[in-house]
Parts: sequence; C-alpha cells; structure tokens
Amino acid sequence: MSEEVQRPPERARRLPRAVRERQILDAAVQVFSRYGYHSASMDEISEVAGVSKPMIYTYLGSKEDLFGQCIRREATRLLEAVQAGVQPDLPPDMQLWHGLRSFYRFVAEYRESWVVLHRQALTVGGAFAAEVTDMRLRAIELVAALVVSAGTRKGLGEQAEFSGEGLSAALVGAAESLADWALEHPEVSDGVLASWLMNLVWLGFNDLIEGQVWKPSEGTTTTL
Amino acid sequence: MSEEVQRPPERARRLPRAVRERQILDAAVQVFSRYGYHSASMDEISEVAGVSKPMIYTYLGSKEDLFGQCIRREATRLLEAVQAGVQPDLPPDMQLWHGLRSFYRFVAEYRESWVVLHRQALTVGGAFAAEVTDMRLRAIELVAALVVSAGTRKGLGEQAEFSGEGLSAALVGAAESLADWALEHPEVSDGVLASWLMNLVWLGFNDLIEGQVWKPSEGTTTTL
DNA sequence: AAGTAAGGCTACTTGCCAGTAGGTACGTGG
DNA sequence: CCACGTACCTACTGGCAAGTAGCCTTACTT
Repeated sequence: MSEEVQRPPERARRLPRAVRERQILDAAVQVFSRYGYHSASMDEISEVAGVSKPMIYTYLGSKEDLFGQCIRREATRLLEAVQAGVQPDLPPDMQLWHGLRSFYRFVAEYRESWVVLHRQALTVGGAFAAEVTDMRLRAIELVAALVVSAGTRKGLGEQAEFSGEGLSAALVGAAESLADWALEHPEVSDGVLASWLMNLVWLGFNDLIEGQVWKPSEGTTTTL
Repeated sequence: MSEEVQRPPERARRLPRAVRERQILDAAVQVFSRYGYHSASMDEISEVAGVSKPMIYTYLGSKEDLFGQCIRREATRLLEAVQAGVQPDLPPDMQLWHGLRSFYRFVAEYRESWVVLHRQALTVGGAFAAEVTDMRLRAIELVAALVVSAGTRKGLGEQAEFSGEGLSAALVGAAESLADWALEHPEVSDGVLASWLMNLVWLGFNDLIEGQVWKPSEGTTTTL
C-alpha cells in the first residue's frame, strides 16, 4: 500500500567488473570452504556474492574455472604472506621460525582460505589437486633446503639415518596439523604455535645433526 | 552362430549375502578412494563389485549408509592393526615406536583404506567427518597420554612452554603426512619411517623435558 | 537525443545420478 | 513337481544443479 512497493535487499548496483569479480571470488571461497567443491552450488555462491548466476559464468567461467581461480588466488596470498615474513640472510632456524609465524598468522586471519587450500582442494581430482600438492611440494623442498643448509653448516655429510625430504614432509605435515588444531584454539598466538613446533622439531633435528640418535631399546625383535 | 551365444563376463552367481556384502564394501572403498564420495557413482561401484545396483541398496542401504559402513570398517581395521602391534607394558617411547610401525605397515598394505579415511572422509560434511575427526582425536589423546606419561616420569611438572595436546596434534599430523609421503616411496620400510619420526620428534621432546628450549635468537622483534 | 556498450536479470534447458518398481532365475523342502 | 523364499536383474523415474538464451537497464559519447 505504500508508494515504494518493492525493496529487494537493496544490493549495490552497476559496479565495475573488477569489483564484481572480487566479490564473487570472496563468496566462492567462503562457500567452497564451508561445503566443499561438489556440495557447493553456484546458486548459493551467486546469492552470497549478491549477484546473479549468469554473471559468474560471464566473468569467471565454469564452476571448475571458478574453483581454480579461488585456489590460485589463495595460494598466492599464502605464499606471499610467508615470503613477506622471512629474511633470507638469517640463520636457518630463524628463517624457519619467521616462516612459521607468518604462516600461522595467515591461517588465523584467512581461515577460509586455509580450509579451501588444505581440505577441499585435494578432493577435486585432477588438475587442482596436482596444483595444490605442487605448492605443498615447493614448501617441503623449501624446508628441506633449510634443513640441509643447517646440516651441512654443522658439517653433516650424507647420513643414512634420515632423508631430508621425508623429514621435511613430516615437518610440513606437523605444521599443517597444528594449524588445524589452532583453528579451534584461537587464543594461542602465532608466536606460541611457531615456538612449539620449533621446540618439537628443531631440537630433535639438532640432536640428529650432532649424532645423537634414538634407537629401539631392549630385546624386542626389530628388523628395520 | 555358435550354440553358446551370450557369455557375459561369467560372474559368480547366487552367493550368500555375507559374501556379497564384503565384495560390495571392497568395491566401494576402492571407488571412493579413487574418486571421492561425490564423484563416485553407485553404478561404478556396482560394476566393480560385479553386482547390480539394487543389490547394494537392499544390502547396504543408501550411498551415505554405504560410505559410513566403509569408514567404520576401515577405521576399525586401522585401530585394531595399531593396537595389535603395541605392548602396554613397555616404556612410552617404545610404545610409540611400535604403534608407528604398525600404522605404517597398515598404510602400506591397505592404501585405499588409508586414502578413504584420511582424504575423503573429511570432505563429506556432517556425521562422517565428525566420526573420523573423533577417531583422530582419540589417536591424539592416546599420544598425549604417552607424552604426559614420559614427561611426569622424568619429573616434569606443568610447563608453560608447551601444550601436550598441541604437540600431540602436531605429532599425529607429522605421522599422517609422512604416511602420504610414503605412499609415493614404497621402498621405504615401516621401520625406517617410524625411526625417522622418533628421531625427529622424540629427541626434541626429550630435550624439552630436560629443560632445553629453543628460543629465537638475535635482535629480531619477537613479541610472542 | 540517439547510439552503443557494458552491467545485470529471469527463466529456461539439459544431463547426470541416486534411488525404485517390478520382474526373472534358482534352489530347497515337502 | 510344486510352492515359497531368496538371490538377482533390467529398465525406469524424479530431482537437483550446471550452464544458457534472450532481454532489460543504466551510463557514457557525440
């Protein structure tokens, strides 16, 4: 009965393409992180983005394309965040420490980005999984380089007792797992998280370098 | 033209229900592990199982039911494998070591089970994710108990420097990540994998217990 | 003021796939 | 050899969600 009958939620109208694309990507990351790739619907993404579905297709392409762009954007963000925090002229342990802090800071600030990258991306078989595992591999290699650098610095040659790559994989896994844990414990700061990991891992690694080795004790049959 | 016209792949006929259920579950684990829950189709599962689709529904229920049963069966298997390998009267480090070996042996032998549990289960929102994270939590708590036991044994009281739970989460993550790594390096034995982890983690942990702590050095601004 | 390009939408088509209806073979006990 | 139950199948339905055709609307430009 009033003169202004329709007031559909009053969403911003006629914005430039770049802005819309950002909004859509933001919405997509949010929805993907909540439901995963398959269960997320384009309709819901469009709704969250405050935009109709065809816009998504004209701007960002198919659902798969969209997901790919999400992955790439968030991966880049993460990588840049970590690189920004690390100073290459410091000793290996300090580099690792700063990298870890930046990583945990990022995860805390962009939870959804982390969830999409870590949890969802692997579940979409094919190209994306490859892309993400690739990035993960780069991280592992980076850590491996630090580890080796620390090792040779201390005069450690080839050692049959461990593989740098395997250890680094374990370390990265530990870091990721702790990140997931931290999602449910936001009161723990990034510095504390990074310290835990350093203490757990770096101390053990130092021992290794210096020739101290854990071995199964006592008379249990142990053929490695 | 021959007298025996049709020879459709000659699959076993009229088997008892229990056998069929096992076949179906085996097929389901295989297909789910390859494609993930959503992309896996009941048609393909039935094909792999050598059985028609309605059988799956009469025997195991809906797709979700089926997936649930896969998860539960494999989780039980894994848990039993680990428990079978561990002797409760050994010192904490040896318990951990044996647990790890059993774990890696299981992963090597039942790759698909591990993939379903680790990668796919989390992606199906809701009850299953909860179930799996629950199992994971139990593992973390188990490890935490070992860690605390070792700590108190050495006379370590409350320590602000670390949280047992967080550390255990990191350790479990490291173990999982190393398991994934090992999937692509089948030449590395379970004993070696377990040793790496023990060296990486337990040595570091021992240092911690004995009061040795890693701290960020040099004049970098470090407010934890 | 007319032309035009870019922003934006509603409403449809289409294909896939979970789930089912309804039936056929095979065995076993009477 | 007949009746009944259990193993098993082919062939369909129904719904959901990806992707699209076609049209309207605002804001410059000349």
